[in-house]
Amino acid sequence: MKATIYDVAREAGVSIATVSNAINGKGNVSKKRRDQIFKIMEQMNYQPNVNASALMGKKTYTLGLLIPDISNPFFAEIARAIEDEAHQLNYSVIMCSTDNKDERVERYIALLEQKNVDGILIGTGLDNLDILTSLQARTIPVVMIARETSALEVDTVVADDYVGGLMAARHLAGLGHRRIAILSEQWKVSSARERIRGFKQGLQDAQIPFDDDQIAICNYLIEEGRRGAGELLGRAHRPTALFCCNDVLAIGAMQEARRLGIKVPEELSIVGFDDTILAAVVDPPLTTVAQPIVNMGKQAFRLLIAHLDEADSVKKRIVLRPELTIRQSTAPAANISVE
Amino acid sequence: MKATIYDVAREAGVSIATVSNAINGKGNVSKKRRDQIFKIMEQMNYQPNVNASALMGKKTYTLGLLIPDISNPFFAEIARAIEDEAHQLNYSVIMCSTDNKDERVERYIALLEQKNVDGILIGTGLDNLDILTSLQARTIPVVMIARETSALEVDTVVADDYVGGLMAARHLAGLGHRRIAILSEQWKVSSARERIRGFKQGLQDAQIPFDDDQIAICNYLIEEGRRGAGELLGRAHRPTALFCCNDVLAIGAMQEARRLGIKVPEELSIVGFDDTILAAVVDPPLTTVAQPIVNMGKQAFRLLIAHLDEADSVKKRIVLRPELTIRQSTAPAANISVE
DNA sequence: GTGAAAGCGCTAACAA
DNA sequence: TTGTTAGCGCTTTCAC
Repeated sequence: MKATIYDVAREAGVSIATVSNAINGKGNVSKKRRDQIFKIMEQMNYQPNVNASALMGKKTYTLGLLIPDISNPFFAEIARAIEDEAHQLNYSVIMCSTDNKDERVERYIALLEQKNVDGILIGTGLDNLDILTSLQARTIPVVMIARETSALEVDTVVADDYVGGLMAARHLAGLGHRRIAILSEQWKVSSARERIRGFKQGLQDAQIPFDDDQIAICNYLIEEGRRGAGELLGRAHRPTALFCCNDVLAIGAMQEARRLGIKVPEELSIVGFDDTILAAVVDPPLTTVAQPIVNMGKQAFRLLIAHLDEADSVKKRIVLRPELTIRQSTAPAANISVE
Repeated sequence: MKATIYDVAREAGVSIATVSNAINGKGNVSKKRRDQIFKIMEQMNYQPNVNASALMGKKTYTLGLLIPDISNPFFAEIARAIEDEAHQLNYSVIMCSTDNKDERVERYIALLEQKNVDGILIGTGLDNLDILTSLQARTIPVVMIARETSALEVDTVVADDYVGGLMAARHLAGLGHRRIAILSEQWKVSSARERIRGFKQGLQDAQIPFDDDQIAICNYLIEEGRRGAGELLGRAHRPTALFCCNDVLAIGAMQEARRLGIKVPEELSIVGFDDTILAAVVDPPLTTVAQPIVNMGKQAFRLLIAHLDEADSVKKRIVLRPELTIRQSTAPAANISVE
């Protein structure tokens, strides 16, 4: 069986209180005792039982991470960033793929509560805000990552979607495109909304006209991207450039363009958003707005930790600047046709 | 504060033992009491504290999952499969990205032990077998998934790599290829070794000669695939087909072929292994040997659970049949050149 | 500097 | 059928 604090105490000829103090650097334990105790712990291969100490109101050193789907590269990369940051401070993270279903969210949260996690990172959409309020009522720290929630006061870290959209528009405008369309995720996804708002602003800045019927709405799936792009590209005066709200949609668009015999980037420029591994792997490599994923993970974790220590600091909202990664799916507009 | 079993007991006017019995369906609690207690639990929003009950030797309902990197699509897909299976039985899974470093493996395992996980799923290479033995000494259940360990007696679930290699060879042979090369992972990766063994057998069955200098060894990285492919394709009498030990390498090979102006599949057929999302997304879509990922996750979890219940059942090794997914990166050999 | 004892939320004998 | 009680492994007063 595993050694307990009692075993160590007995072996060292001291009381468990002294062992506990030695471990936690509390009280006053003489150097001699400390060293002796540590030596014995090593010998016995003693590891304090986190759950037991959690019972006394200490931390469990366990976090929950809610995301739509760990098998989606964007979220997998987020998860890795968080995991690395957490691991440094001895935290473990429990993964919870919600499929964006509130019912799954609730189940997962209930489970996490039972396990007394120290905090929860939420990177999934939350239709039902009651979930958050009840979490806050129970004073379990929450930070949102890569997603926002309008109503509640929650710590949040996101990329600046608006600026990302702006960057994409500037890039396309700079290449001389004037007939541009957008492939968007559901309107209710706030980040998509912001990206498009920024994109439109960018177009406007460049005095490029834009009409909302140039937006196709899709779900977060490659085949949806194909469908949406098909709709847009099938029109009479088809666009020379496409802004897609994420890489997955952009890939769908690339596939559809190929199917239609439209060359990317010669006849159609495509820009994505996220800069996941997928963007680097497709052909041509995708020009895309890169979210600072690693940094987001780091900030989110830090925010959560800060919350554990200082009772309740004022809620922060950290907005990180995205960056345009120019690859080969965009090129100058062939000829600026007079409409 | 969160309600405890005492609160419920007080409210219901019974003892905590009765509440406990009601919850766990133990002892004899009258229907009336049961119902009353459950109603009160609901009212108070009571959730039993898993950690406390774990202290009494019950399960923690938490598992550890060791994989090289959650941001790698193959492992992310494995993780998702396991998570889904686990979630159904109220288990949580802690993700541990090891980067294949033994030092990280050890740290993670120590952490998992402190948290009293019920079991550990290992999908990462293990150079140091002592890790496993010490785990077994502490009687914490382990099952290997998608990786093997020679020495130890451990429950294992893997795809049949040998057969997978065989399938790839048959496919290529059937298309008339005769000059075939291999892009392999490090020799010490046992699955790679098996895949190649199967592949060679397949070639032999088809009476296609093969020499080991047609194998390039790479690490698990796209750029490594490029390098390895470059080496193979730069030779005088270059191969008309390439078998790659995994999708990532295959993608590197595709990129290198493109750089060299070699058309896939017209001038070069490529087959990968794993069938991750990447295979579906590249252009041309990759013909690849699909590992039955979802099923592997399911079996691995079941094996682990079985271990928790029956003290120590005999060690099993479950081998799942892979499947060839034919897409567009393979085509008939242009002309069977006489050498 | 060190230890005795109470208690965290729960389960499991054993009594009643 | 229900309650009393003694832990599980640990932290934390509070004496000594």
